[in-house]
Amino acid sequence: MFCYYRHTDSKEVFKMTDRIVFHIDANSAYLSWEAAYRLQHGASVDLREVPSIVGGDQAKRHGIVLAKSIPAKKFGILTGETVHSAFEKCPELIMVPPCYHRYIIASDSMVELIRGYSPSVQRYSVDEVFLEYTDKSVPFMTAAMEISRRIKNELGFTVNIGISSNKLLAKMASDFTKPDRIHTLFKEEIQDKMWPLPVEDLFMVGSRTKGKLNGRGIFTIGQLARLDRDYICSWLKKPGLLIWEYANGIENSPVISGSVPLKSVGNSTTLPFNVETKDEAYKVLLAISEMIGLRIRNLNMCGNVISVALKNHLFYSYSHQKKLMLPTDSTNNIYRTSIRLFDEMWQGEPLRNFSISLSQLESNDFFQLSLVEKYNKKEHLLDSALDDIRLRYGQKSVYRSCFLYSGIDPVIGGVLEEESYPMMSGSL
DNA sequence: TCTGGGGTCCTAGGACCC
DNA sequence: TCTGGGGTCCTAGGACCC
Repeated sequence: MFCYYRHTDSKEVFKMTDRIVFHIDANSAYLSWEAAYRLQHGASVDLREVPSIVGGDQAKRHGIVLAKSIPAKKFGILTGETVHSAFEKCPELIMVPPCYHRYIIASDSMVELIRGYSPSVQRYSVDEVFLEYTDKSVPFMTAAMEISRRIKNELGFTVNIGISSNKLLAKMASDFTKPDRIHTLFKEEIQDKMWPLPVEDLFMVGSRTKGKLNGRGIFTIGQLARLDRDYICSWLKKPGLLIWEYANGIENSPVISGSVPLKSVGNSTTLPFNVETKDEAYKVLLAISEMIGLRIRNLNMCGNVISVALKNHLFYSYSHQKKLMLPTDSTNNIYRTSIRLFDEMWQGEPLRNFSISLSQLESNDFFQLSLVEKYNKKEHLLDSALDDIRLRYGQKSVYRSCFLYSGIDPVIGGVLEEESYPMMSGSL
């Protein structure tokens, strides 16, 4: 037993030989938040009670399902499938477009409430939070029930809470039956609660790894757990060792309450049509460069490596990257490098997706003082002036004339607010 | 009426240096 | 003529997560 209650006289005491970690996961977050918001603003239907999805984009029935209600799930609708296919399964489906700004607000409120229960709280993603439970005066289950109840009453949506002695097991536990449930998954429960699950339910086993494992007769987490350690290491290398340890409940990363440094900034777009000319492709790359430039300057950072990735009309993807001589935060520099990389790899086939990313980031404090002043003062002044206008009056308040009548947005991509919270990584 | 957009981390091969 | 080995950087691609 790693954790138990003992009744002595009238007092309930619990003794721990291990950590207590909570994983708190908002149930179908985007959809719940959308539903809660709409109810608070006078809507008569609760989206959670009818077949509904969050997804698509401006073009009506284009894009994918980002979140689904439980009634929608009953029609066999899956997260990530095309909106088109979802409507085939359920023609009366209600679809609402995503509103990320709203979700950040909901997410912030959830994190704020949870912070009241521990000094050590990690926002793992927009809808997931880890909490290291250290309060010896209140049993963890009492605290979990209170958090769950308060989020429901005060914020208007439900969560699943997983409880264990490490982050991995807590996360696996929160994924058991939903919604509005609290589950434990302590070490001694692994065999009963986790090992019978299909191997793809394990964190970090995606479709490719599932295929490889199934190909060798491994279908459950338990089967993976019982493999020989050296065998899985030599077969699937480091990721293999990782999932083998996860299958055995081995994981000991800390709950990180601070922010972790951003490693890269990127934007991408999938167009609803094929891009067939270099001229059009350049415009898309410029529009993306504008957004990355704006974001990186807004962060007071600059980056050393620019990479461009393309997907052709068959959705086959490939990429090229370039390490720069000097770090940059200039829109023009990002754009010029991007089109050079584009020219290197484009064979003339129709394209559907464009993505640019800036990585090997560093603070631009030193850079700004020492280099940019001499190097590209004019460009820098222009960028700053445009940033001010766009941040104040909106992204499309000012744009380059080449976009007029082009059918291409002058600035592509999102994520301007709230760059500050850490992104999750595969190793938890 | 086909396919989002934001990230992180790992690997393998080649170049280059000592 | 024989043909070392380690370390680091750069690049392309792949896998995974929400």
